[in-house]
Amino acid sequence: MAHRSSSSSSRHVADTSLEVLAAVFTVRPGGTPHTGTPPGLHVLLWQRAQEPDLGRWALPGGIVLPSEDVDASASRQLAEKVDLTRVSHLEQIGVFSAPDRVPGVRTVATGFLGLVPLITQGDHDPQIPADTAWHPVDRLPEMAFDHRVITERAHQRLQAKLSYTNLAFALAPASFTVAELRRIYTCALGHDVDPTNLQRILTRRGMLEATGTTAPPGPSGGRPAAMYRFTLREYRVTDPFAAFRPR
Amino acid sequence: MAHRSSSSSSRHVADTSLEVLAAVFTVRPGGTPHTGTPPGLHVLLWQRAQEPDLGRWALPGGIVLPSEDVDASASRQLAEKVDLTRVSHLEQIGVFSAPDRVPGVRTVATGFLGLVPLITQGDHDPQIPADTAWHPVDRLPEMAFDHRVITERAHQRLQAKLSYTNLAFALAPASFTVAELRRIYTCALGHDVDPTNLQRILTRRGMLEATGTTAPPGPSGGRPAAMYRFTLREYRVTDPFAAFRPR
DNA sequence: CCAAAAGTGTTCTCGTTACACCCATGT
DNA sequence: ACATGGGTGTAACGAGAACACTTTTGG
Repeated sequence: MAHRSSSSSSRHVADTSLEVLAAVFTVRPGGTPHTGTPPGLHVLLWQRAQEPDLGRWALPGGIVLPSEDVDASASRQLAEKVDLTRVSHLEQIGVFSAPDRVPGVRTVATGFLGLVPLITQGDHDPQIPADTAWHPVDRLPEMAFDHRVITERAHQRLQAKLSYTNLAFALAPASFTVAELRRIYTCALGHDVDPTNLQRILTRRGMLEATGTTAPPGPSGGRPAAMYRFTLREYRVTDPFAAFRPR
Repeated sequence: MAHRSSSSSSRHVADTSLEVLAAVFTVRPGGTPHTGTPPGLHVLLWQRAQEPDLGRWALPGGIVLPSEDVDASASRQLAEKVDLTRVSHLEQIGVFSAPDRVPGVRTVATGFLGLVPLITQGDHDPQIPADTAWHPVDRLPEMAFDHRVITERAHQRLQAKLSYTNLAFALAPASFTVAELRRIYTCALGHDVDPTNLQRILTRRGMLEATGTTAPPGPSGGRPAAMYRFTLREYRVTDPFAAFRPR
């Protein structure tokens, strides 16, 4: 067994443990004044109560069990922090394996990108543990170990995939107006998006359909906005070819 | 240490080992008649000489050492199979962690996509070990464990990145004609590519520049082809926006 | 002078952007 | 009525695909 002989001495095994770490993003609605939550894209973090890196903020996750693969492990461990039915997308973003990335036993992490839909006023703000909070991605706190790098990589992946896949469904509620959808894209991408074209592009790609209902207008009047939904609520690549289409 | 307590009993540790596996691709030139090597995209595989999966073909790789991260490990282990200076690109494609993916000790693999430039008649066919061979990707042999899945994922990643990055540099020799470059794209993508537009697109993106020299024409005459090189021989995303450009 | 291969120029099409204009509702 | 926001139409632009045409070599 040539390619495995190097670790055959299973005593004094230089034990490595395998963990998963998930950067779970959501778009928070415009700042409710009293809470002071700023609008924009947020990440779920929990604050460490022990050394090392006491007080710093960490990504949710933990050790992979012998009976599960890393994807199942990420799902399971997120269930402790946030309602699993709300996690609408979860995907690997890479392995973080620098030998000294955490002190103590060598621990290799598989990073994940997770997405949770925008909370609309209809449903209740889902409960998260006391040591856990949503943080705006443009003002991340002091983070534990290499978790900041993992968070940034996940954010980059999200931005890239928003333009050529239907991944936005995972950040959007079941139904929404074009203005709400625009806010989701704007927050996640970090730059403005034209609502006119957004609707047309997504409609042409067959991603969007009208529900038939309308949302009530705001306090200052205005035409009521039509509600839309995504035709498909599972991940799909919608525009795979930047160049060199098959002929 | 809440999120790590589950593995704190470091005796009877359900030991997991971490391996790297690299799907290394190259484009082989048109079939030299006596060897019978078919043209197209090929993967480097070695044939197992022990159980389990004796006789099946496996991806090169091996166990990650405590002192190295997975990327360094993949580089190191490839050096045993193929000259490292020829491996022009190496990137993670994902974690393969099904509990039963290999018999025996639980082994989690990090899959890699590797690329080696096309062999031109100038340089000598680099030596590879006796149990190792290049296999065409469209006719893969019986493969060990889950290595076929890893190979296919790597191939998909290669195809996707060829259209919106400069990744082709890693498959191309130092200088080449547009016709040779077209063959590289055709083989890697699996569909035909118009040489006219290929040159213009890559030129407009600033990826291509003429060397000034020309290649001698073939035996049946014809205009001598100009030689080109890639302006940049390191990975870069050239066309990141499929839609929703910043304004 | 003809065949073969490489390179250039032109048109067509399609998707995205930008922006003006029309529509529906509350006050 | 009119202000306020939502939705539609249309022109401009850019990138890629398709294809005819010119250029340069060997026989």
